[in-house]
Amino acid sequence: MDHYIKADRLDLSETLFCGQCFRFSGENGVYSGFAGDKFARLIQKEDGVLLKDIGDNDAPFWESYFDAGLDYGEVIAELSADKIFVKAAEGHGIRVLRQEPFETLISFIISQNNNIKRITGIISRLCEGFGEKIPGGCAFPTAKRLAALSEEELAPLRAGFRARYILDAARKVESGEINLGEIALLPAGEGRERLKAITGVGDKVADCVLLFGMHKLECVPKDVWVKRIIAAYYPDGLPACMSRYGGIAQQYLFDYARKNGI
DNA sequence: ACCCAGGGTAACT
DNA sequence: AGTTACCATGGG
Repeated sequence: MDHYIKADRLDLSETLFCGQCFRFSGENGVYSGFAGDKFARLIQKEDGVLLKDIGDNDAPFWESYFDAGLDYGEVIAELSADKIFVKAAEGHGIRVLRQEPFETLISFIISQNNNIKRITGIISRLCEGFGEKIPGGCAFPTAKRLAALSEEELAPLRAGFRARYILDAARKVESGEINLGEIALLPAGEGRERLKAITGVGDKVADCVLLFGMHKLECVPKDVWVKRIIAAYYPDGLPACMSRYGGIAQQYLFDYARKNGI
């Protein structure tokens, strides 16, 4: 079936390729890709997105994925008390997606000291190798499946030193030592500390999981680009208008810094 | 050959 | 508590 999602500030190219998710491809308004165990083809429209041939019961999933219920007009208005944000956001349409926690965790473990092109490749090989076959391709692997693997079996991914981090994360999730559903309900600070019990998860990766996988919109992952932005423009810290939606602001600032080479 | 990439760990002061 | 070398791999 097809399904239309109406949402403002939703530029698919910017939203899908800004480094928050790694399983989509396409150009010129036509895209396709995966979220969790679901596949979709997406067409950019003026005030939203047209989903093509999705599962009969998957419309609510994709509505949630693009966080269609959140009015970005209000979000952008609140953040626009800051003039640097206004400059970074004008003419752009990035929405912070509601991704699955485990997929987000593994994806951002892979992201460390890595570039987006290679991250995409490693995740693609991970899904092709160990994800369940679904219409359109392969689902993201389950924790159960990954937890049973050895480092040698992950070698084809060419993930380097991150292979053992992937296994540690999958095993702690599978054993219940890390309960992502529970962590999602905690205040961000407590959730961050729990996530850091996983080898290979520090402040930045934990914040990415909290923001992109648990929708903690106040979390601001401090990657090299955001650190440069803060050093250059916010030496005294981020402004108060970013306390609620700092994570969304961060995504615009990250994109701005990256494109302008700050 | 050298440097960097949406960092983290371990081993130092 | 705050630095620093090192970690695999691939592209510039």
